[in-house]
Amino acid sequence: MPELPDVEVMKRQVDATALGRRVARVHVLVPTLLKGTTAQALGQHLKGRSFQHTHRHGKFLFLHAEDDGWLLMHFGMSGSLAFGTWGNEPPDYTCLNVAFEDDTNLAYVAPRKLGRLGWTADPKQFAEASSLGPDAAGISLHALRDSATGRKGNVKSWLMNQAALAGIGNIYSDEILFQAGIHPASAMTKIDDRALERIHKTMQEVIGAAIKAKAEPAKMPKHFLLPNRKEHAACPKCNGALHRMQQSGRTAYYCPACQHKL
DNA sequence: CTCCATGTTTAGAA
DNA sequence: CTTCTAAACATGGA
Repeated sequence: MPELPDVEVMKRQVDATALGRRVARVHVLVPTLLKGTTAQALGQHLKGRSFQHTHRHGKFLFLHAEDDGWLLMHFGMSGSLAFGTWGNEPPDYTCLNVAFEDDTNLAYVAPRKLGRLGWTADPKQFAEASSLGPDAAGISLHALRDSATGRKGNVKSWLMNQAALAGIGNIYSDEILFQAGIHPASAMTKIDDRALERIHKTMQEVIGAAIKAKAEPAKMPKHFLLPNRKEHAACPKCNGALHRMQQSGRTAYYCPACQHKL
């Protein structure tokens, strides 16, 4: 789930639910997810404060505690957020539960505990220290060109490299390249300006449509690869057979008829 | 039981 | 220094 569109949907979920409520208790159920902080420190920062606003950079979500710093979350492979009223029984696989004074809760849920929770004084500073590239949503063509310049290797690994471009992972790099008609194994040295413009345009379209669909595959546009991303499925554009290949340690899906190697 | 999975980090090789 | 690969991390689901 959690690539840029998924995290953006969760950000909006937080904006619509958890903001402005005073924190009563903080319960860390899986301390191994804490990086650079402790359950005690987190509790001290949050208790008695409320979240004022949120910020997203790539796959990271930041929640600003009033007159203090930011709670940061990374969702790994399986993380998500839940908001609700559940007393002392948070949802299954809850790793962090923030209970508000009005008995509502915000829970960070992750069945496969590969995510990360932390604290930072400033998201910008954190992004820099973590070598995060520019956020993929709304990036200018100029900035995207800067990101691509001098890159070696194939186009898919460039898109997934968080230091080059923050927010795109395996699923959405496949989707962007599918919509752009570019084969995932194309060498970066072959990506000319026309191809880059096409990637830029489709990247914004894909991100926008995915967010609009609440990042739910079933609600994605008909011509999206994402819901058909499995072996022996038919290409949603030409109805031919989709192929899969191992690339950069991940499984890439693509249509050999619609996507051309540059 | 085996294999696979949306992510990142790390070690070692090229 | 850059890039690539495999493995590790944790654990559910097919």
